[in-house]
Order: sequence, then structure tokens, then C-alpha cells
Amino acid sequence: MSSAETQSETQSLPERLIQVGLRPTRQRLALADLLFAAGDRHVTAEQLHKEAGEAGITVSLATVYNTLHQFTGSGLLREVVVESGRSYFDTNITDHHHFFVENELRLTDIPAEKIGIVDLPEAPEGTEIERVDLIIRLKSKDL
Amino acid sequence: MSSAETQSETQSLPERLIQVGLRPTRQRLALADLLFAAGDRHVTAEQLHKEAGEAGITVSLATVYNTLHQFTGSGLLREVVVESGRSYFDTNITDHHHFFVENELRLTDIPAEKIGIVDLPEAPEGTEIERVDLIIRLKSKDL
DNA sequence: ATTTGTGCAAATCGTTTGCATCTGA
DNA sequence: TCAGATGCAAACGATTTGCACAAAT
Repeated sequence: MSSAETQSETQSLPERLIQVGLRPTRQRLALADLLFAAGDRHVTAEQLHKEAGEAGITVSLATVYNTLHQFTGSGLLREVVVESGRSYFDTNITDHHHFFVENELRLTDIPAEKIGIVDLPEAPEGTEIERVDLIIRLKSKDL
Repeated sequence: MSSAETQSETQSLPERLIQVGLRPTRQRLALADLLFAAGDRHVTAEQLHKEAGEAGITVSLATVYNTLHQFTGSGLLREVVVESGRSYFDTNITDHHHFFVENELRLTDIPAEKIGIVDLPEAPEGTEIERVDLIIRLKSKDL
């Protein structure tokens, strides 16, 4: 019933973490800062770990993984699976789709309104729809 | 220009392999047999390896991987990525979508006609669309 | 003080590779 | 014959885990 549940702009980082039940520790705040400072981002654990290092923040890779998963579990992030060996974490948690440039490993958002999905089948008996993922796989035609 | 390019029912397994430029070796035939005997299937390398073993066929896991990738490269299979650490190979190579039951790791097909995708955006400058993947992620509500 | 988070290194998982050996056209 | 396939085991990269230590409430 709180009126601030889906907001993000109006809260400070520590508040957002507390709200989802995570202690605002030094490294979580630092990572959250890197993740949410700029606009929409798509990062891998490895990337974020490197970025943190470059920003002078000491975090172990294990903690980066933990944090990304905690954030995902708390709804602060969304995990996007494009390749079998790599996980991307998307700071855009609104309903949307993705372009994925296969030979550049680059992921970009497509706003939900840009694509219409009609006649979405209903979930089979005994199941319910968790999410619909639409990925348009691209190949860049560079020479 | 050959008239048999997209057919499958009318050819024997060895013929199909030869047609795509693969030597019909013992293990490739055996794996192809397991894959294409029944209707549409979604298997992981691990599963297929186990199945082969149970069927009395000796194949190394490495060969299973090689074979699955060769088949995929030749258009006999399609690879479906649903989870970051696992690859599924789909014997249905026609245009279609998927249901994925997350807590059962079960993948099923949705015929392309069952879902309409309208206003598909065109590929950004310098890229072209490889494929469009739509996955409806389900959660089974078992108690 | 107690609970929760963190770092490190080792462990795990799926997948790939190198290389010696075999096999099918 | 001999290019192409295969098996094995070691190598791999991404991710997870176990446990002692550190930090937040």
C-alpha cells in the first residue's frame, strides 16, 4: 500500500536498497551507483567488476555476482539471457524487448510500444506466464 | 536449384547428411536417428549423450557437442538459448516460438501462426535481422 | 552482540580443444 | 590412401560455494 513502491527517481540509493530489504553496504551502494547513475545499461558481472575496479572500488567478483542476483531477485534489475554462456543484467525493468547484435555482443532496448504482440497464447494448464522475452537477433554487416 | 532443398521426410538419414555436406558416419547417423526419429524434440548435449549411451551407442560427449553444432550449422537443428548455462537444440527448424517452464527446465513449441508480431522494427543501420526469438517464460504452480 | 555481507580460493558446470588414433569414401 | 571424424583428457570461462573475517544494525 505504500505509494512509493514502483518509483525510483524520488528515492536515494540507500532508501531503495532498504526498501527491497537489502542492507545498504558500501559495495552494494557502489555497485548500485555504477548501475543506476547513467541511463539504461546492460552489463555482465565481469564488466561491472572491471568498472568497479577502475572506479577505485574494491569488490570481489563473487560479491558482484551475489549483488547482481540480489538486485535481480528484488526487482531492481532484470536478467537477459542471449547467449548460453553469458548473462546480461538490464537496469531497465519496464516491459520492453531487445536487439542483440550477435557478432558484437551488443544489447539494446526496444520499447514495448514499438512492437505489438497479438494473440499471445495463454499459459498451459497449471502454469502461469512469468514474462515474455522477445529478442531480435542482428548481424552487423561490416566488411 | 535442386528441388529437394527444404524437404526432409522424403530423404533417408544418410542422404540428408550428405546433402548438407557431412559424412554419414556411424555416430552421426546414430545421433541423427535419436534426434529425428520422434517428432519435435528439444535436447541438451548432456541428454542426448545419455540417451545414446542407453541406446547402446558409444559416443563421447565431445562428439555429441561437435555433432550438434555441425547439425546446427547445416540447418538441421536450431539452437535455443533459454538459460545462461544450458543450450537446447530444437529439431523443429520452422519458424516458431517457445514456452519455457522455468522450474521444470521444459521447453515446448508454439507454432508461428499462434502469435502475431506486428510492427517489427527494422534492423538498425548496418545490421540485418538474423532471427526473432520469442520465449514465453512460465512458472508451474505446483504445490 | 548479532546478524548479514564480503573476500578469497577452491569447486563446479557446461562446453571446447589438442592430439593421437581410427574410419569411410 | 588420407582427409575427415572420433575419443579422451586436459583446458576453459562463467558462475557458485565454503568458510574465516569484517561491517552494519
